[in-house]
Amino acid sequence: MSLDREQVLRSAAALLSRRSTATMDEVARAAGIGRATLHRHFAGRDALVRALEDLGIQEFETALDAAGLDEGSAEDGLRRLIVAVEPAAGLLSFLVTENQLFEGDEMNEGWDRLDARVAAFFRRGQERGEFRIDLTPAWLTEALYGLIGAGAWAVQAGRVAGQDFPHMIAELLLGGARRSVEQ
Amino acid sequence: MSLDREQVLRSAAALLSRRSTATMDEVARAAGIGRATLHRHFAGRDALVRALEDLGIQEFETALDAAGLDEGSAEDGLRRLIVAVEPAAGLLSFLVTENQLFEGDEMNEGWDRLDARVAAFFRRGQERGEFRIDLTPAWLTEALYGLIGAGAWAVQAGRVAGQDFPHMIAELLLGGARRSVEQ
DNA sequence: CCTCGGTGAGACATTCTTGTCTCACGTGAG
DNA sequence: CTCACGTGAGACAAGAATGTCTCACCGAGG
Repeated sequence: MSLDREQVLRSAAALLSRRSTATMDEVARAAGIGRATLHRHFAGRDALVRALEDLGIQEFETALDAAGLDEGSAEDGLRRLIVAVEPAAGLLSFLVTENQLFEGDEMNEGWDRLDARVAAFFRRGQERGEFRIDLTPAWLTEALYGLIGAGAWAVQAGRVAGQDFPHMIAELLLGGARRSVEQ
Repeated sequence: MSLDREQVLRSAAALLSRRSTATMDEVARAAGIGRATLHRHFAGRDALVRALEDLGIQEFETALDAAGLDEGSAEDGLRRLIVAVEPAAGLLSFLVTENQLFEGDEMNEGWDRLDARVAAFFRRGQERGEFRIDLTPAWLTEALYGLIGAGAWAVQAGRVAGQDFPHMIAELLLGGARRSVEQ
């Protein structure tokens, strides 16, 4: 019986998103396979994390494609992006914290590409007059990541309802906490 | 010569904020002391992290006190809080991710107290009509934490200038990315 | 029915980290 | 000066995780 690599990666992502220090043995059990089999398909923990990195990058890229950032207003594009990225939020926040360990040595270049796409989106929104220009695209990008991570954490901790995830993030990122005068 | 516990904790915080998996040996060397001495003062890695937790809670609490959240407008209070919490941002984001490991068992109750203070501040801001009411105080609290962590990370990664830290976070959290009509 | 490929279970060595201990050294107090 | 205390360095054992290997099993395909 051939092993379902995709399913193994998904269960590993689900486990490691919750407990980033989980053992290879725990990862294997979570996937319902033996540790030896896990090692046969992923040379080691590093290789597993790299595979998860590829998966996360791919999912984020898919979300970016699916969001159709350039259709309609930038605001609507951002809302679609947040909805599209929600399923991968846990994996992505795991990878972000894990990446700090790699400290420069052979970091996956996919992140740069994704960062560039997101930053370019914010820049276009600024050029079209939809986004304020006193916040740099780089910061808006990091803030989006931070809010996605905070949202995923808050949902998992039960502090907010899961169904509110897209609304919370989009509203805060777009409108902020201040009550507007026109409201 | 008596060991400067405070200085050891601060260098440990600086190191672990960058690399959360740093060894006890690395922590000791970063503090300029021997590993044996480190163990004499902190029974083990757990005890060290707990001590850092106490330090982080204390620093956050001090920042909350120093911010004088109830003086003047809620917006100004929030800006003062962000300025006051900036020096501890790295330590706090380390502790937040580290806390996910404790998974319920004997979590320091200090975090609940701090969360309650911050959430209460946002609630008061809502009641005074300064903050919008469609975002829950709990989410605004988590979002603040997330943005502080994202800001600390962005500054450390060199993506944004360190001096912009308070402005970036406060402006995004208060006003959001959308360009207001009156601007 | 037989064979082959992939798997699970477990043994094993290796490595890393931790925690403890000992011992020599240096400094400051008496 | 002398002594006691705290420290640094290093040795050491214990534990955990990793990576490799062997072996029995099972199911599919010939």
